[in-house]
Amino acid sequence: MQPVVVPEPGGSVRVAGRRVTVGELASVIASADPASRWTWDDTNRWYPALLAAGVRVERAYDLRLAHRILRRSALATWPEPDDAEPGSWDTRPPAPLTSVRDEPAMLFPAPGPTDDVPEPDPVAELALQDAVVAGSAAAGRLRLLLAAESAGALAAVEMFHAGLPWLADVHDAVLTETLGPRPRLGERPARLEELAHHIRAALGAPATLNPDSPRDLLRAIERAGVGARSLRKWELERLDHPVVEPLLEYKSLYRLLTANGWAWLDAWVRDGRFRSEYVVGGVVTGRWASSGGGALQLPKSVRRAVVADPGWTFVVADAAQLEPRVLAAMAGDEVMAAAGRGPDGRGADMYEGIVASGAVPTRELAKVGMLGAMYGGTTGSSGQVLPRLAKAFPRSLAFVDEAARAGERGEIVTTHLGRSSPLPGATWHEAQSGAYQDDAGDDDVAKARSYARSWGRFTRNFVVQGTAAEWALCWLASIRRRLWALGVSSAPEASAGPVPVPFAGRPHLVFFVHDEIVVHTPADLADAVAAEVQAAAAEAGRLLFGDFPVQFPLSFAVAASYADAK
DNA sequence: GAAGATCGCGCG
DNA sequence: AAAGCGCGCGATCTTC
Repeated sequence: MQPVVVPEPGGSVRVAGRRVTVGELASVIASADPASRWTWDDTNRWYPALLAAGVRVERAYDLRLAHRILRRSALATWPEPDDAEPGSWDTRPPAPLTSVRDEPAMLFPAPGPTDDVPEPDPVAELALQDAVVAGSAAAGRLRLLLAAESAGALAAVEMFHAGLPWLADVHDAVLTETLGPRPRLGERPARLEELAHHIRAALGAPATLNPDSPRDLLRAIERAGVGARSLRKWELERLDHPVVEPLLEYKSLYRLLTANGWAWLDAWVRDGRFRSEYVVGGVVTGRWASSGGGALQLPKSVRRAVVADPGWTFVVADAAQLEPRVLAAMAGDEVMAAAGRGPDGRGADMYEGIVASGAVPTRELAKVGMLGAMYGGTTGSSGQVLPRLAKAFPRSLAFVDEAARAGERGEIVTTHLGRSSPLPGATWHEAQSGAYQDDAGDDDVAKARSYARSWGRFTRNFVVQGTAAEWALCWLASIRRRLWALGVSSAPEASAGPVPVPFAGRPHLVFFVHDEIVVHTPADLADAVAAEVQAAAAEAGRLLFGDFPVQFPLSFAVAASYADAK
């Protein structure tokens, strides 16, 4: 059953043959067949209110997200030409989730469209999308991708709803230990003030030198003859000058203060939870982005503050060497896949496996070599081992090279399940045609070449990063379903804590970063959770690559604090 | 003074 | 302009 949620003027909703208020939608869904696939324009628009009412949706179909994929996929033919005027399915952004900065979440926000934009018809859009998918030679892959993307949208809203458990006092202790006590507004923390003195002394600079001003600092560094012409860490590190050590420490602490200091804590943590909005498909490759609080860049130093509720714990899992494994599978490279299985066939460290195959002498070289192959590296040790990798694993290396050449020609590339890359923009094409003008000089040719290579590195990486994101989506979707099936913990304290319905007493996802997940679970269910997460990885591998003998081993940790997970 | 560009660094 | 991908964010600096 695939009911469509159709918004109507005046704020009511037509769904499953009934006309109801938005407030009644939760009870309609709660009493419907749990296998229903609820189809709507935007998961962010409808799902928060359902969760607030305690109603979880098992399956959904997000027309906006699906549209964005289908419209560009090389595996599908969209009826309108590529250069047709973008409609509201292309341009309307997802509804913002209520952030902690804003007013408290309303139980049933009126999810009306902006007044001047007409409401697009979800029934017609669904029919169109179904026809486009059915007409594709790769309909199965596309259906999987659209289902996974939609399941991801559900998981993203659920993670926002549950929040990441966060102890503000632990965070504050971390800050106080490294920076000194919280200073008054506009003042520098004690430790930074101390380092600022050292920096000025080492440069022979006056007390007016402000190390927070890159321009002034660079000028002072030039005057002191340090020998750096930028303030980048990698450049400072190689210099021998007394300013280097205090400056590097200053920059590191300053970063902690500005990115994840007390102001961050005030803005983003409320009632023991960090809530960040995930932006599903927010990255061109299909990876998720985030908005608010920098959730995908949580520095290791503050992860101590991520602490499970009493009686609960975290199961943390990440996919080991996900991208090279995905590459091996997409390329049909049995030799590289075997390197990832190890001698006992049970998921070795893939880089060790590459060493064992005799291709390169050390794990470090295997790693930088594979990264170079997937990113388009040409220099240094990465560039040096590439020929040996190409000889040992010709299929995988040829696969990424072909993706790079397509990009250099200005063509589209496509992931395993059918997400296609964008075309290069006007500047790129101008640079290319510039090289063929009659008056083109060496620099025009060099510029065109440089642009072409750069786009080639993008498309080379796109196929790998994008397919890895598809594996991760399938993994996440499977975990989400399996966790729900585990049911409610019988431990009394599990249901008493701050975890909101519908997840009270139940293991649930609280964090996701590209190839890593964190499940917050009643402690008695941790082993069962780990087993399901493991099974989900195997399921994701089968969904994408069928019987191809590639393995996706996970590294696991069960810990009450995220900081103890690695 | 708002808006946009640039730098630099955190994460994968 | 760090060899080599993808992001978000804050601070400073620049422009209108």
